[in-house]
Amino acid sequence: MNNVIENPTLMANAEALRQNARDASQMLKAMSHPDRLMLLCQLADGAERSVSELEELTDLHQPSLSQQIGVLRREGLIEGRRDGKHMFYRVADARALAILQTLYEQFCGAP
Amino acid sequence: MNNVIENPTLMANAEALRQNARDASQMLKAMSHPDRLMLLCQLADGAERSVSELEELTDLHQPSLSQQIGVLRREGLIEGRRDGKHMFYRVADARALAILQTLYEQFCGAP
DNA sequence: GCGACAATATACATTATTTTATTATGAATA
DNA sequence: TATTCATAATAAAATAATGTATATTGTCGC
Repeated sequence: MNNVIENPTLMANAEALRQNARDASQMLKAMSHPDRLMLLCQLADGAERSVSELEELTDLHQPSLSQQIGVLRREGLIEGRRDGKHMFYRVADARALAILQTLYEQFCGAP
Repeated sequence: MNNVIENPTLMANAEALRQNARDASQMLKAMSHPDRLMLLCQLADGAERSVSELEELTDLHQPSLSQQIGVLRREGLIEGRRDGKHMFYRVADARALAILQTLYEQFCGAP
């Protein structure tokens, strides 16, 4: 009788956990691309960067870069602001920022 | 002259950053799958779980479950130990554990 | 040790879906 | 008109989902 399947409370929790896992995995998926992660890293300090600045890091064609930026934007990870001819982007999701910080500690931390 | 492209130190840092981003994105990719993330969540406390236990959470066919476990194993995120007929898995990468903890805080934390 | 069963892993094939690169074009602003 | 950025369209490539079959390893009863 102590079975997860037969316990409605645990069932609900399991379902909530599953939903959280779906949300989280969707965000991770958006981040789990080398170029997109590089872009996010440039924004990980919370500051804004223009597309031109971001372009310097990746060696992507301009449309590809714009496309990757579009993915991050549609997933709500970043938001843009226009200033004259330039677009400035920043990380717009606190959860993403927290993950980026952990990634920095774990992958770029001191040896 | 204050150009990133022409500064060898920054160049080296950029290349190191790129490599870190590649490493990190590879790990994120392994985690960015709802079923695999659910599996990892079950192991996020550092404890071991048998495949049978893990199976209760996902509604995957056995071969599919085994395949996802295989992905995590090949990426080095988990390691297994055999005990009789059962295999017990645990998270085998401290970086993954740190990320999982952050995910828990951000996606399962109190409102 | 042998046969039967249980738990897990692997192999493979198939189909569907995603991702990526490329080229071209469009819109906003200076 | 030149810059900066975004979008569209599309073809190629990679990845994922699913199902079936089979292999491996171990247990237990004999």
